[in-house]
Amino acid sequence: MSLRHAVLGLLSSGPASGYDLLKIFELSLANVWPATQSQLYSELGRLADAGFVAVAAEGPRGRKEYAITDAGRAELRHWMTEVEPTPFNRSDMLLRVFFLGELDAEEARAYLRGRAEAADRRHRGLAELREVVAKGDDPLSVYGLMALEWGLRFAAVQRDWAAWAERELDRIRTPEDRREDQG
Amino acid sequence: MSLRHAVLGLLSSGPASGYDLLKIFELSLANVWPATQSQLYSELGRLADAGFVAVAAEGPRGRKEYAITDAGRAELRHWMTEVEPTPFNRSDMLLRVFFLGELDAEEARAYLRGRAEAADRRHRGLAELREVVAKGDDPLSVYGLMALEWGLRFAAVQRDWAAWAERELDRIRTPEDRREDQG
DNA sequence: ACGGACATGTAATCGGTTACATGATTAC
DNA sequence: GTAATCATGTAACCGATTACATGTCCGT
Repeated sequence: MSLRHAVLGLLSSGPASGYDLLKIFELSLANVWPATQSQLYSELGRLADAGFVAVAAEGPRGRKEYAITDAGRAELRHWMTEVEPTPFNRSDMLLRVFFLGELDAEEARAYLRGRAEAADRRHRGLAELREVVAKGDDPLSVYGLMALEWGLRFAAVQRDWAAWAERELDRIRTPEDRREDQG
Repeated sequence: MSLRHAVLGLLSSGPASGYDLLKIFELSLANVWPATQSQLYSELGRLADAGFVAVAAEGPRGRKEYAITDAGRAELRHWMTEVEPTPFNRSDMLLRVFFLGELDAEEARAYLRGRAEAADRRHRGLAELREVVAKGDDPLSVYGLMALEWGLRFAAVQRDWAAWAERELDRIRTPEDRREDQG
């Protein structure tokens, strides 16, 4: 139930409409907590019902500008300081690794190589993104850079692990070993 | 929709009942793709409807032993070799980082320190687990060790990143910087 | 005889995704 | 005038979680 807190977090630095929030999600939280338009509007409705946000102003085209309330701020703080982050996530990338034995040696190798390449692409993409973002000095950019650094380190580890695993595959699945297994 | 493939993957090395699968999920896939009992049984029903698995034998207490079919094997291979793994996951740990500016310097520091400690605990837990698992030579253990290695590297990166971020916090939020910000 | 493990199933709820649906304002 | 952007909302569906519900076999 963190979309709620993502919205509260964004509203904590100033009022915004659902439409505004959607843009912010797309450009700064996309890699960390993606949200769709329909999700945002319904969440804003629920947050208003719960008293965590309130409509502060109305504009043209039915625009509703939401502002965080004291209760909302309290909820945000509570979530940030008292609630333990979820320790890990499902990974269909790793799930496939468990079943690598079902593939031919070459297919398995191709899978791991693909992971290394994807991680490398991601690493380069984030490095590029950092150059673009580095100029901003608003809080979201400053802390966004911390998150970005995490992404860079994570991508590097993924890349290096996949390369290691590919070598490991050779160790496990050489014809010699296979013969021993059967013998 | 990967629970389906997790089940197919487990059944690819031999028939099993829902109950059996549940045990395997708990002890070997728990960190990668957790599944609940109710989810497993309904997924087995759907897989049977789709022709990817079939009841191979019935035992005491209504036990139904499922076996993977050729269509199931084909689906598993397709998923492993053709379907691109999802590139990244939501992280409420990183989401909080974006809003660190809403906390006092000390609370923010405590958050990052907590992350470093949690990662360190996890690293030690996995290292211990590796000692236990290292003995098995069944495919699930062999490839499970690859996944475990990933977990170890991931935990190490998380720990080091959190320590880095804590120092970074000092850089950003020293009283000197604050004064400059306002000036 | 009885408790623990074995064994399967259903229902309610929740958060997220996709698609549908509508309309107002602004810049050219 | 008209296209792009601004702006909100609803409905159907899907996968995951939690709780409820039931019954059997085996070892002691």
